[in-house]
Amino acid sequence: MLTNARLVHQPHDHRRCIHAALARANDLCAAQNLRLTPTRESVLRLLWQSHRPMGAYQLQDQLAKLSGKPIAPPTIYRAVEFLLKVGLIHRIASLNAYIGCPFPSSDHSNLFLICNSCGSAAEVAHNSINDLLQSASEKANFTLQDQSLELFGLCPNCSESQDTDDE
Amino acid sequence: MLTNARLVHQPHDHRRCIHAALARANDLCAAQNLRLTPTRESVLRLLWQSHRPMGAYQLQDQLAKLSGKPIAPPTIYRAVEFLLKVGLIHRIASLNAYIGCPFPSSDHSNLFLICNSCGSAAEVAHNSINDLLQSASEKANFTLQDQSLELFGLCPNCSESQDTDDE
DNA sequence: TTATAAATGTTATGTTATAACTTAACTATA
DNA sequence: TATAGTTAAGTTATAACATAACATTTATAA
Repeated sequence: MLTNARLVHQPHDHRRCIHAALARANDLCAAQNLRLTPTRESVLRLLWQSHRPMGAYQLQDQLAKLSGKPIAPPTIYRAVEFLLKVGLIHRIASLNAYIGCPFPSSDHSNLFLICNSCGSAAEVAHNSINDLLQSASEKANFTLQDQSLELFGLCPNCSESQDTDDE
Repeated sequence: MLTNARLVHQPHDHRRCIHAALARANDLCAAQNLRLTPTRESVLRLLWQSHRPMGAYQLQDQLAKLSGKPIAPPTIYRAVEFLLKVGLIHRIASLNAYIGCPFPSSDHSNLFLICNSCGSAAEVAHNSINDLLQSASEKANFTLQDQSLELFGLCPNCSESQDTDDE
C-alpha cells in the first residue's frame, strides 16, 4: 500500500514535500523528453503549496499574482492537462479541483481521502481495493480502464477536534 | 451484492424499468409524506429514459420540449436536488450528470460502472468493497462519511464490439 | 377562509471549462 | 544561420454547469 496519509495529517516540514515533488517532476520530464516549462512548473508548485486540492480559477488568481500579469483560463487548463497526462497531478472530480501526486512514477490507481472539514486530501493506492474493484468489474464483464474513487469524511485532526467540540 | 449491471447491459423491456422506478418513487414519497410534483416526476422519468446519465441542461431541453414552454435552470436543479435528497437518483461527479437509482429504498453506498463507449452506467452496491473502504479509512484514522466511486471502461456489449473491430 | 409553508417562476450572475485563432519559442536539419 | 516543423503560450469569446435572490403561485391545514 502506497500512501501519503500519515504525512498529510501530521505536522511536517512542508518545504520538503514541495522540493521533492519538483525534483520528481524534473526527473520524470527529463526521462520522457517532456518540457516542464515555467508555467507548468509554477502550476505544479502552486498545487504543492498545501495538501488541499485547488481549483483552476484559484490557480489562475495565484499565478496572476506571482507573475504580475493577468493569466487567462486556457493557460491554466493547458498546464493542468499536461501535468495530468504525465501523472504529476490528479483531478478530484467531485471538487473540480487538482492536487499534486505524491508518487507519480509508480503506476497506480488511486483513492482519495478528503476531509470535509479542513479540505486536505490524502492519496492511497491500495492493492486489495484495486483487486477487488477489478474482480467486481470482471464479474460484470466490464473492462475496467479508469477510476475515480473519492472518500469524504473527517481527517484524524478534524475528527479529534470534532469530538472535543461535541462535549 | 445489489446491482442492475446485468439488466443495463442486456436487451430488456425498458418500459418496465421506467414503470418500476416511478412506482418506487411514488411509494417512497408517500411513505415519507413528500410530494412527487409533476416537475419532479418528469425529471425522474427523463432520467429513466435510458441507463445513461443525463446532464442538467439536457434535462432542461427535454423538459422544455415535453412541456412546450421554456424551463429555467433552477427548475431542473431544484427537482434534481429533491430527487437526490430522497435517494431516487444519484449524481455522477465525473460527468456532471444524474442517473436514476434502481434501489432507492435500500440504504447503500454505491459504485458505478460507466461505459466509455456507449455511456451506460450500471450501479453496484458491494458489501465487501464497502467494508474494505471502511477499513482502509479506519487504518488512516479517517472518519468515512460519503463516497464517490466511479469506474470507467467498456461495458460487455462495447468490449465485444471493440474486440471484433480490432481484428 | 385565510395564514402558512412549500414549490415554482424569473432574472441575473457565479463558476468551471473549452473552442478557435494568433503569436512566440524551441528543435532539427540542410 | 536560415528555414521549416513542432510545440507551447497568448487572446478573445463562449460553452457548459450551477446558484443567489426575490416574486409569485399552489397546496395544506388551522
